[in-house]
Amino acid sequence: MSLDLILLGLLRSPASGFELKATLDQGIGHFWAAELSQIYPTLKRLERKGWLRSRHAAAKRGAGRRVYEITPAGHRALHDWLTSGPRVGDERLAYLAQIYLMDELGDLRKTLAFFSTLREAVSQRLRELRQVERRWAELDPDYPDGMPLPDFHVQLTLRWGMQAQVAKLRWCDESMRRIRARLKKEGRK
Amino acid sequence: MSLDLILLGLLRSPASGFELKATLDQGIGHFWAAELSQIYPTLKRLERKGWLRSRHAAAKRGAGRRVYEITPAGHRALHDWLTSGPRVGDERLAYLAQIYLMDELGDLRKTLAFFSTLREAVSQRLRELRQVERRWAELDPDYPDGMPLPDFHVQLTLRWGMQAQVAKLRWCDESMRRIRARLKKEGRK
DNA sequence: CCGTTCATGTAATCTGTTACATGATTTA
DNA sequence: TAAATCATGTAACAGATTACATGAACGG
Repeated sequence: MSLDLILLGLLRSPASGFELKATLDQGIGHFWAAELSQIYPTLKRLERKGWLRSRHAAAKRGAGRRVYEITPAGHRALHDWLTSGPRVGDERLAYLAQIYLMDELGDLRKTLAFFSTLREAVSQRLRELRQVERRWAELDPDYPDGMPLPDFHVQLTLRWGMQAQVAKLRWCDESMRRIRARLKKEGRK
Repeated sequence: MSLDLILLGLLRSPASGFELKATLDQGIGHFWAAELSQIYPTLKRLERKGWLRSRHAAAKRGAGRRVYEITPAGHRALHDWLTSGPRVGDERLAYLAQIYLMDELGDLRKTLAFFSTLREAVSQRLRELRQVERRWAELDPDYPDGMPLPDFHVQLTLRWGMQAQVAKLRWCDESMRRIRARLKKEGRK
């Protein structure tokens, strides 16, 4: 369901499935990814539903493209979704499940190694997000509070991206410190 | 795939599908939920695969239960998963997608209302987690650093739960402050 | 006897991934 | 002429939700 609405939302101006995939990958893809093989059938379904309408167009290269645009009914559906309140409570985080079950290994050094890898991945992601912000700040002298409205909403999610990584880093560090303390105590016994 | 391994991990002692669902809901369900209608077929598949074995047992009430226990092959699979490093990068957060696209509404007061609802949900969740921690601390005088190993791993994920909610609250507050500032500026124009 | 709890499942549907198939155009 | 880019799709499978169906036993 969400992908339907996301595609609708990305169609501020007409675009093809291929272009939508690129747009998705750039920003929104960090919290809702989708493959082309899912996007194409979804667009067709949305057209049958009357939320989109399509026409053929010439491609920059290669064969023709199918360009979609949103219909009034599509606008209404998108509007309803956006005003229906936040969809919370269905986060799936496999790595937390792994930690939850990790006493199975009975070896805190393995837990420590796990956190160390996790920390590196989080840290990498934070660097990427900071670079996005830097590029943005260079292009717009009014960054962050004089930005135009559309960018402002996107920037709110970028801020969350960064703050979430910082919080994860802190948690990793705290956890690793506590694991090391336990290992030391075990060693003394 | 993850649910397979999670069920395996929860089977530290033999249990039925119904019991596994209850265990899941208690702790791990916050980051990986599953319905009974998914659990039952999954258990059957895992038995065919040789990772589990089952036997009939009497139920406390009602008809008989099917009780599962993990096999050596199952243990190896679980072990491999836990030592294969963190599975990161596939978080799906619909509410972030909603915010990302919310300039569609062209009305910051609606964005503000959205954040306000989100903040309330996050705050509620934080209260729940703090209560879990309080109960835990009351039961175990050695909480949090003298806890037995199995509980320690679970507690690491509880800590993340709380810290994540705190970070979200901060982000909500920062966002709401910035939205209000923009609204004031708009009003002056 | 009625509601709740314990207990197991199937069927239909939806959502998402991986692998495969195709082909034109541009650039090196 | 080979690789990269633009472009669209299908098929098979895996993962997950919702709805439906069944039934015993216990507490009030």
